[in-house]
Amino acid sequence: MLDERKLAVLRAVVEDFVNTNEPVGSKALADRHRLGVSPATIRNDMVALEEDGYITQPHTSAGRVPTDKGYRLFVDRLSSVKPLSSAERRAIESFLTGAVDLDEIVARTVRLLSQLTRQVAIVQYPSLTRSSVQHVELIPLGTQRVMMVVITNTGRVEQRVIDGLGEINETAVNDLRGMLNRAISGLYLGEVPGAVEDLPSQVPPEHRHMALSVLSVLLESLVERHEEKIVLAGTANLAAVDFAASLRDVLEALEENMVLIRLLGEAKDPSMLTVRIGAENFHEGLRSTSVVSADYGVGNQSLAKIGVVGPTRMDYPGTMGAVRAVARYIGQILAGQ
Amino acid sequence: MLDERKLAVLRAVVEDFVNTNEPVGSKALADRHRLGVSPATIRNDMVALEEDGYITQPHTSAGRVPTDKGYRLFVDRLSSVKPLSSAERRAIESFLTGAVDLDEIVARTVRLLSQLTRQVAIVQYPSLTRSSVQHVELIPLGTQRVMMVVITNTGRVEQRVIDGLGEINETAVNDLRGMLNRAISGLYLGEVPGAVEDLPSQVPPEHRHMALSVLSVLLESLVERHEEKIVLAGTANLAAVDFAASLRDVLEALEENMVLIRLLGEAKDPSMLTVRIGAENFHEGLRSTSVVSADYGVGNQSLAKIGVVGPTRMDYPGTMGAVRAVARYIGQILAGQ
DNA sequence: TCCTGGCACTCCATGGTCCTCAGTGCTAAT
DNA sequence: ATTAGCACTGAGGACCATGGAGTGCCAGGA
Repeated sequence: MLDERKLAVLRAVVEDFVNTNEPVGSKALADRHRLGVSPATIRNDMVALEEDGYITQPHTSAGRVPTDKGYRLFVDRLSSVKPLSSAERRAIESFLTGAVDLDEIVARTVRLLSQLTRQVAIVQYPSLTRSSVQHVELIPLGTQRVMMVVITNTGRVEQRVIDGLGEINETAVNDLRGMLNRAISGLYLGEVPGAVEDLPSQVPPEHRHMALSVLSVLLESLVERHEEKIVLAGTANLAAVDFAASLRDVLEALEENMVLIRLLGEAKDPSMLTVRIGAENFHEGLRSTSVVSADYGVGNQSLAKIGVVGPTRMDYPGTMGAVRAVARYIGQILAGQ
Repeated sequence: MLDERKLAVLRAVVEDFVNTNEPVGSKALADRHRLGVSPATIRNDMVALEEDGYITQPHTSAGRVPTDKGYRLFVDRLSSVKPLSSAERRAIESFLTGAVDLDEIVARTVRLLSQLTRQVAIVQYPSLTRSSVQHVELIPLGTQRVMMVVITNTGRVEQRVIDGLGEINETAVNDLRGMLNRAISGLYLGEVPGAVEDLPSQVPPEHRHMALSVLSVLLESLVERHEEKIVLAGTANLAAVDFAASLRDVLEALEENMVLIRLLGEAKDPSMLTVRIGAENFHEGLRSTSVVSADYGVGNQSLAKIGVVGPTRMDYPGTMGAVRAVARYIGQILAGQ
């Protein structure tokens, strides 16, 4: 049904349309690409491609435009990830070296990715649930409150002030800190609830109230409410695009953290590039955008995701190359820390 | 030169233009506002206002549009800050209560402000330089590294990993922590450098290297590199506006943290509402936007600023009311913490 | 059987013309 | 000083003609 030449035509249509943003006709194709056949033949192929739903006409007597299905086929079978130029690779290195802490790594990464792709970049902080506890610190603040600081092996630091403990006994705090660290340091956050279950019973009754308060905040902040921090950059790049849906809808969607999390979260294949095209995205406002995302992590442990949001009419090979490269570099940097 | 009636005409022009986004003519003015004179008289006044540069015509035979100078006069003399409706006030309360930490307060505030004004909201974290040290914590991480956590009275927490200390001696860390807290807790960050000057000499020589490393990181992260954290929300509201400058330029400017900081920083009058209109903004891309900003703080100590960015054609009284109200509420919440 | 040149057809985009209408400036009268 | 009246202006919308890119189809050729 879809012989080699038809696929070549589809590829040419996608490439030309991405370049020019104008419906592409049979003549233009025959001129620009060495397909070795006449426009008439191309027209016949186009009819077949249109019948199968890979391309469409905005109106009679106009050229063809790829559909979501067409882009999908292009991404799956007709293109390969484009490796970065050496200039781009140097840009990555100079951009990411010299970051002093996780916040800065993430901030720089997201800017880098948006500049490389000229689109909107999204970077997720290393997931809490896939991190392990490195240290728990309890810091008395005055005589009534305690600040809890949890440091993970991925560099994330979560802090929370705990209130309503009554008068604080410093040695009790020290004891609790010691017990907590012995119980949970080194564990994955998902294992924490089980590990602290019988901790209260080991605390002398007069301090059990404090221990319970601290534990409940710990569990709440780390496990139940495992908020995923997300940063994005490059929204200005959207202004250049003219969306089928209104720009406002896209911007609104991008401001919803939950939407972004799901957007990245729906990757099918762990540790691989994922591309979601147009209506494949669950969100109304993102029907005319595509999302390219990838896992990053240390070794083969995936920590979180990064991604790029742009118009369905995007340079998939280039974008995929940039996302993959940045994901690898960020993994290296985290490993080196 | 500018008698009462001319001012009334200017006010009416501004109000109508803000509402309709269309040049306003003498007849429409006479109809909608009870100026008590005929369109012809209004026309004469308009000529005078135009000669003085308060309004302008997009082209002959069109209505008038306020200039930056016109908006300026309107803000300074012809309008008053509009108090919030009770519904809005309730919205603020329900929005801001229940925030557990500073991050959440700031995140909620910026969303709230953007929703109230339907524009882009900017919120600055409480400035480090105007905060005081509540506690410094040193946490050994493994045997080679120490994490330093600085907690300020405004709820900001800065953390940094310190490397290259060689083998760590736990009691030495404890001693240093004690000395540090005795030396600087309670001080404003600006006073920290002076207060730690002669600290190294009090440390036993074998641990002096560690002390120096810790101090240098402390000074660098808090004082020299006093980065101002800024958050913004509501960029989607820009999509509804048609800017003279391109939307892209505006979005780009808003992604530059340094620009935002200057934008808020240029307030003339502390603890008051500041309005910068159009070309009064230093930044090219923001020539067709206005910025309404205000200080917030606890008591009469100003901690940082919040603001709103929108088209010069904005509802100044309403926006100013919202900014002022939110600034006050955030001050109360911080005071209550 | 597949490809190609030729041809009639279809619409969009472009640009010109005309007309309407909101709004102006000016003048003369109150 | 204010107003009614009036001629004038220019943007924007409706209308129409035209050019051209692109199509579908068919008949002839490899």
